[in-house]
Order: sequence, then structure tokens, then C-alpha cells
Amino acid sequence: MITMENNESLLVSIKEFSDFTGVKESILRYYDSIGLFSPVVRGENNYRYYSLAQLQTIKLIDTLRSLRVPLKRIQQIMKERTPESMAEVLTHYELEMNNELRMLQESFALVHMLRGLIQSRPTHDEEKITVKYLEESHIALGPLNDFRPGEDYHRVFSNYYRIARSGRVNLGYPIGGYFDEVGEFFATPSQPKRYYSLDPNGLDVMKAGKYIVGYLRGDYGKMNDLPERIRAYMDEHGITQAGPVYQVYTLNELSLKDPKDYLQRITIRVE
Amino acid sequence: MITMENNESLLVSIKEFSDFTGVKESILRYYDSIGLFSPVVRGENNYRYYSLAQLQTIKLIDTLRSLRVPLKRIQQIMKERTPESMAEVLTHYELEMNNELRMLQESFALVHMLRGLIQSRPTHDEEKITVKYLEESHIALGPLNDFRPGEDYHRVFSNYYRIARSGRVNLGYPIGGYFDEVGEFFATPSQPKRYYSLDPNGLDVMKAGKYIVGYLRGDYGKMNDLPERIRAYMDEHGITQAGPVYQVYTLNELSLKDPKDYLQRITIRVE
DNA sequence: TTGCTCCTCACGTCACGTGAGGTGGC
DNA sequence: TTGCTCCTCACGTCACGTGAGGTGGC
Repeated sequence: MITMENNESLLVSIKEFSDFTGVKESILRYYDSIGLFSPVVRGENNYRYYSLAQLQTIKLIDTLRSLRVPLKRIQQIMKERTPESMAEVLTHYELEMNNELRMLQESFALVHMLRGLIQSRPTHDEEKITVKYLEESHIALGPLNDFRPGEDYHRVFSNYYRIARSGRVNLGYPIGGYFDEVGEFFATPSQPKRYYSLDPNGLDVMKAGKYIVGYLRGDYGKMNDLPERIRAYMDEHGITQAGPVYQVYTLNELSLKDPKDYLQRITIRVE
Repeated sequence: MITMENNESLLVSIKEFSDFTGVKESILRYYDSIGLFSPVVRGENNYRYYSLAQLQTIKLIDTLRSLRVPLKRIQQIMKERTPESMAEVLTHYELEMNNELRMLQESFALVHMLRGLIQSRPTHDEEKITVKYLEESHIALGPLNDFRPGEDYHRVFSNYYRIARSGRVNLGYPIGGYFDEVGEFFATPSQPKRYYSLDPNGLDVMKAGKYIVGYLRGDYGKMNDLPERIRAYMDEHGITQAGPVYQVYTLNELSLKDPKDYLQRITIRVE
């Protein structure tokens, strides 16, 4: 394993050094060529020999690289290094890594929710209205919508986006429609009282409990017979009061190419 | 803000879309050029118009990109997407992100420790031996060293590296020398009984308690008068028994260019 | 006419990856 | 002689970044 020694330290070949650190030989040669990180010794055969003491240095360089720090910046850091400057640099990247951690957790939550939505779709008998127990979840409710007579949702919806964005809502989460109670939904199913984002960092809560759940295939903004089917279900089961109503697309452009296949879900709380 | 509408959805310019998503205009144009992600509409003026519904898609693409997924792979994912395949893909990247999180925490711990070591150095009177209370910390102790008569540390040290690596010790952490008790240290200060890594994932413990602390400037492997100074301190304070002894370089190539300035630390547990 | 936003196209850049062809010690 | 490891050098690639020069609606 150790191919060479000198007075100073233990020396290993580029392959061994690469195996020790997980940094590829081609990368080590490249870092040598740009003067970022060179072996302590060149053999008579022109072979590169790294000292084991260099392991710490390349590990730090590799860590910074994993944080997407430009090689020129890393080079500068290594060239100007003193205990004071290095402590400062390390402190700075500790903060950076904390931010990175937070962002990664955010991304995880997003991906997790998108998968959950896709997988929540019914496996058969999509048309059938059912009642299910749903866990509590956080959402971000938007302001009251101001639909004008006969208006479609475009202006109101775009207005919501502006507000959601300034409210730091993560726009990667699906957005749906909200009604305080089922009567409002039946009256104007395409004009929700509010819009809401499924962003779990939102401050509002969709309570745990039993919900009427119904699905409908089709492009954005069409309700077809879904309100009728829900009304029929409620009549049949003698339910007169219910709400709030949450509408959202669980399958959309993220997992489908043809908008005709999009899958809309309505959930209505029944106490 | 909204510059155009059609039957389908709300449309925004490239600048607005860029502002909404945080993805640069140049990147959006590039993704369009390679057919990865294109606006739903091109205006008569050849302007790109994105729909708000596309926000979810670009957010997912951007998330995957942040995980260094090659654009070709992302393109493939989007082209072949079905609810089943997308759920599978998202599951896969949830696991990836968990690994990433673990690695980031590892890197954080490393950077944090390196900074701690640098900042632990004495601000003045480096030569003075002191006693300090140290918190418990985890380390990874190596096997017993087998020094042969008159041998220097090279072979033994390289042997330790091989074992540490196969034992999954993170070699980015500093490595030091260990003696069970102070007598061994005084007898052969340059031949530690074991080597150890400061890797906090190690299974061994350096106990909390009072420690004699001494420092010495200079390149690797030289002890000079440090053992003498420690012995004098112990005599003066009537300490006869002490140990274990931990030796490590708190300042080395990571923060200094000249090996003559390297700073070695000896800590010896006293009760 | 003047800003302003957007466009294309060409070229540059960063951080490597990939051979091709050659050396040197067991 | 045969593997094996290492070398240099040239060229390719991936994912953009950066102008230069031009368009089109208020």
C-alpha cells in the first residue's frame, strides 16, 4: 500500500490516494494541473505521490466542492489560509450548510407530498363517492376572492398567485379551491371562496376527521357531474350540513401528459 | 403582471416566470432549446409565455437539478411520466435526499470540529501547562501498535490508516496518538500505544473531566521539551498518576503553510 | 423618438471525462 | 515479454453565462 517514504511523511500513489478519499484520479490530476491541490512529491518516474497528511486537505476541498464553491474560491481560501482566516471560512460554511439542510428538508417535504397526492388516487371505481378519515394537514389559505358577475377564474386566480408569492408560499405545491361550506360549493362550484396552497409550511389547518371524498377526470376548471354525485350521496345518507370543502388536482401535468386525464378531488368535512 | 390569457390557463412572460420560480431566464431559454421544458405558448412576437400551471413542473425539475440529476435523465423522466412511474421516481429521490441529508450532516460535523480545533488554541503563553475541564467526546481508537526496536512511526502509522479505512473511519478528521497512562508517554513519547481518529462517529469515548493541557509548535513527530514541561508541572503539583494521554495537531496543513508553525496539543486526564 | 422587454446566435467558461499513445518497474 | 500503473496531451461534454445585434409594443 505505501509505495514510498521520505523523512517527512507517508506517501501513496494517486490510485491509493483516490481510494482513500473517494476523489477520482482524473479530478486529482485536474486539481494538480490548475494548481489547486498538488501531491507533495513527484517521483523520478514523474509519478504523483501524496502524503497521508494531505487527506485532511482534500477532504475539506471536496466538502467545499460539494457545496458548489467555485474552485477559484477554494484556491484562494487555501492560498490565503491562516488559523484566523480558516476559522472564519469554516464558520461561514457552517452557516451555509445549515441553510442547505433546511432547503433539502423543504425539497424533501415537497417531493413527499407530490408522491402522496399521486398515490392517494383511488385504484378502482373512481366515480364512487366515499367517506374517509383524513389526518390533519397544514395549508396556506389565500384571501377572499372577489369574483365579478359572470367572470371566469383567471383574474382572481392570478391575483392569488401574486399574494401567495409575497406571502412566501412555496409555489411548487399544488393549489386548490376552498369553500366554507357545501352550500357555497353547490351554488358556484367554479368560483371558490378562497384559493389555498398545499404548502405544509402554511399557517392554516385542515382538521383531522371524516371527509366525503369524490373524484373527477378532466382538464382544469371543469366540474361536470361531480357536484351532482356528491349531492346525491348526501341526500342518500341524510347529510344536510357539511364543510369546509377542499378541491385540488391530485393528478396533473406533473404525472400526466393529456389534460383530459387530470384527476380532481373534492373533500368535504362531515364533522 | 399577467400579460396574456387564453382559454387554457394564465400566462406570464419569461421574466415573471423567472421571478416566480427563482430559475434564471438564461436557464429557461436553455431548457427550451434542448427540449427539456418549453413554454406552453409562443406569442406572435416570438415571446415565450409560460402558464402558472407550469410552476409545479419547473419546481420539480429544479429540485432534481439541485440533486445533480443529469438533464438528460430529467428529460427522460418527464417524457415517460405516468402516475406510476412518477410515484416511483419520487420515491427514489426521497431516499436520495435522505442520503444527502445524512452526508450533509456528516460534512457539517467535520467542518464544525475542524473549526473547534483551530479556535481551541491558546491565545497567549503557549508554553504554559494548564489544567482544564473538557467535555466528553467520541473518538475512534485504533488497534495496539507494534513498534519494533528503533523503528520510526511510518510503517505503524500507515498500518493504522489501512485499518481505520476498512473500519469506515472518516479520514477527514485529524489523527492523534494515544497512551493508556502518562508513564508510557514519558518513556516513548514518539511511539504511541495506539493511534486514534477524532471522528465523532467513533465508538470510543474520551471522558469528560479535568485534563492537563500542553502545547508545542513544530512539524509532525517532534516532541522537544513538551514531555519535560509536563513532568515539571506534575512534580510541582504533586501529581504522580495520570492518563489516558491524547496527542493531536490542532494546527496543521489545513490552516498553516509552514510546518514549523504547526501546533501540537497533549491532553492528559487527571482523575 | 425613447425605453424596455424580449429574441437569436455565436462564443466563452467551468469542471471535469475520455481516449490515444507512451513510459517504467516486476 | 507481459501486465500493470502511471504519465501527458488533445479533444469532448455538460450546463450554462455573456455579449452583440435586432425586434416590437407603449
